[in-house]
Amino acid sequence: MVIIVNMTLNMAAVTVDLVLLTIRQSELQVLLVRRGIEPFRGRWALPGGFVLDDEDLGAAAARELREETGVDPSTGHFEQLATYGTPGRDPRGRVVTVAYLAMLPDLPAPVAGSDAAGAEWRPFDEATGLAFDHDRILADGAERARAKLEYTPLATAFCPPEFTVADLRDVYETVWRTRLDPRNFHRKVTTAEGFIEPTGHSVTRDRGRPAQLFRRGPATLLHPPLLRP
Amino acid sequence: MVIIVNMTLNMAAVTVDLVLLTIRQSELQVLLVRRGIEPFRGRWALPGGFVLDDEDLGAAAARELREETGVDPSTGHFEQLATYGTPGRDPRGRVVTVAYLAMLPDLPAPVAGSDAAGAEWRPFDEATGLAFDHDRILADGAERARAKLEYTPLATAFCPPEFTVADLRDVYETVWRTRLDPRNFHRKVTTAEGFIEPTGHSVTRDRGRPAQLFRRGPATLLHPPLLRP
DNA sequence: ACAAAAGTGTTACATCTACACCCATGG
DNA sequence: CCATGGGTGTAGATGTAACACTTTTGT
Repeated sequence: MVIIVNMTLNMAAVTVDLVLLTIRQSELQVLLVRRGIEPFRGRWALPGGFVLDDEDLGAAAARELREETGVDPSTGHFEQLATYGTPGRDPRGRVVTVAYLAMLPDLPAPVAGSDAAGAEWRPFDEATGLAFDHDRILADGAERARAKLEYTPLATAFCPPEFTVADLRDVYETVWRTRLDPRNFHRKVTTAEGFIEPTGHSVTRDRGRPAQLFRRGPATLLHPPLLRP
Repeated sequence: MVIIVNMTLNMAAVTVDLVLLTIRQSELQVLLVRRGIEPFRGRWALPGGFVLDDEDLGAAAARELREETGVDPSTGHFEQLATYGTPGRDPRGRVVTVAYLAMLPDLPAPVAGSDAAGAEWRPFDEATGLAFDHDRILADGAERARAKLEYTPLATAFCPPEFTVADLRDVYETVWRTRLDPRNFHRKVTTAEGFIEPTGHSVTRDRGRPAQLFRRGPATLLHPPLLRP
């Protein structure tokens, strides 16, 4: 005698997937894990996992972030991206995934000691052919990041606590894949109210005149925005 | 004997909720339903329902839209808003809801003959004390709509196929709760590339010089944007 | 004729782009 | 001194805000 109580009507497994973006050596990179089990065994995928019972969605995403990178979610920026639930996106059954987007500084403490041993920062451009519908999720995350640089000060989320204007410009140039005029960029970000604040310190990197160091300002919106060329 | 009972580990009921916005008599309104059953019996709530097995999330939202309003989802504008899954948001158990936002023209064909007999267009300002976390979802939807008017041509989604510049200005003034200079507004929207196109027709409403009629243009982004004052 | 709404012109000001130019450092 | 990157000044183009003014209708 077999009794299967069908509790699954209109129900789905709920997971979170993470689009973790950072900039290393002036290159946009994304944290990927190599899948150790079927389906898509051996393929790269976005890190993620199940939402636990009695766990909030954002909390689940923050927990995964800590587990995969050792990073505290308060570092950088963290937001809900979108939700993907097309039937058949996971061959094992109905899985609805809530994707989160994080923009992180280049972390001195890397992924070592993390949950998923296969986690690695990979160049964004080479991150294709991912498991499930993760190509699409990653593309949506990158596009969200590009758009947010225009009208929010979130480019600073990619920077360490103290950074130069050139560091910040490198973020824009890398994420947008453009070159920006260093002189006009300098003026724009230093005059945009609340974007960045001078710390009083300065650094010399390689050659050239030392650059002032800045920290994030209190603004949450850029007035005026920095529009993509 | 095999009894499988607990299929619900890491699973949740998945629903869609709809934030349907329209403008009637220069007032922002939202479609609400009065709940006939517990929990929150008798309270206003956003329309919504379960995602069926083998049904895509967007398709479920589109189906609910048709059922509640008789409107084809291709009318107006339709997009995913955000997902809400805090444990306890529904006292009956774990329910994750994917909210969708629609901006619709003032519909000549109303809600009559709809699924939820209690569905009604209600003034946005009086839509408080809703069931579940729908106050929050509605607020997020309205804020998304306000932001999107700035840098996309979606204000036209609130308008019928042919509309005047004054109609369009009424959308902005209503959603943003501001007054805009009619003369500068006229110039901005008629010069913004691809925003609106003249149809060649014109109408006289009440008194005053007849106004040209326009239809939506092909642009998906506004260059330059119309920023909130 | 008058009120009301549509639409154009104008002026002052802000912002953007492009680029000349100066500043401060390492070699 | 020179190369290199940091940072300021300025002129022309474009966009905005405020408002005077003209056009076209209903009453």
